[in-house]
Amino acid sequence: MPAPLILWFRRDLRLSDNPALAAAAATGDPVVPVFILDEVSNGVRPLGGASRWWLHHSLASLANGVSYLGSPLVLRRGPADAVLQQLIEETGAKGVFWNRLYDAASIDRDTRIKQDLQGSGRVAESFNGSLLHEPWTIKTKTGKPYSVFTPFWKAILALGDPGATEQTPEQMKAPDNPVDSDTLDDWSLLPTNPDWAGGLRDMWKPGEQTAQIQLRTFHDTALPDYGDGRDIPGANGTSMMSPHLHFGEISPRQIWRATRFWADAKELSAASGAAQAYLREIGWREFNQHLQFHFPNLPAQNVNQRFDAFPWVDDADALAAWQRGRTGYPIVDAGMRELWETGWMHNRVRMVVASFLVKHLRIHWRQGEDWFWDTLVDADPANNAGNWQWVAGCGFDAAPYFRIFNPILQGERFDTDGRYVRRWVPEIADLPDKYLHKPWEAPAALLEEAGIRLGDTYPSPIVDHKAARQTALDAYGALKNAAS
DNA sequence: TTTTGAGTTGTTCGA
DNA sequence: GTCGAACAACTCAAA
Repeated sequence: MPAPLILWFRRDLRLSDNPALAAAAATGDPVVPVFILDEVSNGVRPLGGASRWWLHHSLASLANGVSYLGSPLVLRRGPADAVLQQLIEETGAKGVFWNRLYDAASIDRDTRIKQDLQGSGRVAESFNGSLLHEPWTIKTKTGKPYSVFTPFWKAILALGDPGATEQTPEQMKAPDNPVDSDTLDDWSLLPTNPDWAGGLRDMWKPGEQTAQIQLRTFHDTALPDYGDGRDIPGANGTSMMSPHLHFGEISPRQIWRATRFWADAKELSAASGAAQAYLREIGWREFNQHLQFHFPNLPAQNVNQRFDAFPWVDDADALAAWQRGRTGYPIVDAGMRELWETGWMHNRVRMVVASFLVKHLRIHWRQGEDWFWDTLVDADPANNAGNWQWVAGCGFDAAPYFRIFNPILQGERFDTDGRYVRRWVPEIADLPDKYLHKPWEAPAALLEEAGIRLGDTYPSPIVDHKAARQTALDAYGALKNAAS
């Protein structure tokens, strides 16, 4: 029997359109599919709690699919290079196939692994399984990476279809001898004592099949009205693809193809517009992934280094109030509680809560990024850091410093009927719409009627919007003047 | 090289 | 209630 190949799954937990899987299966050689829980290699950031929950279920789903193809999934834990070496010794494998990652720590590690493999006469092949295009192929006319989104996206659109998706192989040969595997339970990825994952279980079903179903559901329900609907947090107007994309349960090429196909079938210009608007959001993911490749320090360092001098406020109480959804601003609190409960937050509200942290509270964006990293099921190093830097004003193509979201107006504009706030902040649900987003302005009689005692049953605002806005403008303004 | 047009998501003020 | 201007220049990307 020929020597097997190792198929190394990372953040590509799917069978369809998986280039490394397709290539490994196509060799006709036996394949050892493996997932390595690597929390110890240099620079690897430990997974957040919500991500660990998702990973457990996504791996369970992947294991089913891989077994069905014919070769069971092997689970191992430890530094990836040593684990792979060990597996090669056990199985006599002639090489390793994988799909690429683009964060600095993964690139360092994978480059070293590839060199070691090739140095010892083995095969090491990597593929693009998570981007429309490889980051090094999208360049300006002068050969530099794009740092502004719109021209970046135009350049991608000019390339047309990002390419065919891979066929799912019908089978994968197993090695002669079974390979030892950890069990998922060995890894204790799920929370116990306490089990806080009830809200996640209610909302999500990780795995490739669900990702495909969810995409179709989105096409059939929310996409036609995406232009407006995606901004209403109380409605199901967004695609909910983010965690599936992060773990590679679906590829952006599949989303591109299916969305284009959907729009063509409709033969309506409105459908085409909606499809373009949605793919543009996929474009922002692509943009952040490319930026992370070109600027490895994105997660740690201000892109605009003038911000290194910004007088961030160190306030543990304010940070905790923000984290727990007790700021006294209903739209902010609703978002933070949705995040805590479900591991996800509506995009519109992410902007509001992020702006509130870095501008109203002037707390460093990295403290917000840390919290999101731990609580989001879609936590992604590139998207998370890129978007936080964008809100803070120090990132690529960033929001101007004077753009400060008004949490009252945002609530009134995008949660007009109060459905979102009433769901997540039930203690003020009986307030009429008029005061729902600013309970402190409600007449005393109304508050009493609604069973609300501000500062007791629901917090008073921890900062005054107008004053906090002015302080932020002054601080950002000073930064500009000091540096120029 | 110089010039030119353009740039995710907002808020406030005053007419 | 609605509308336009100001916010602040600055940098990018392409011609």
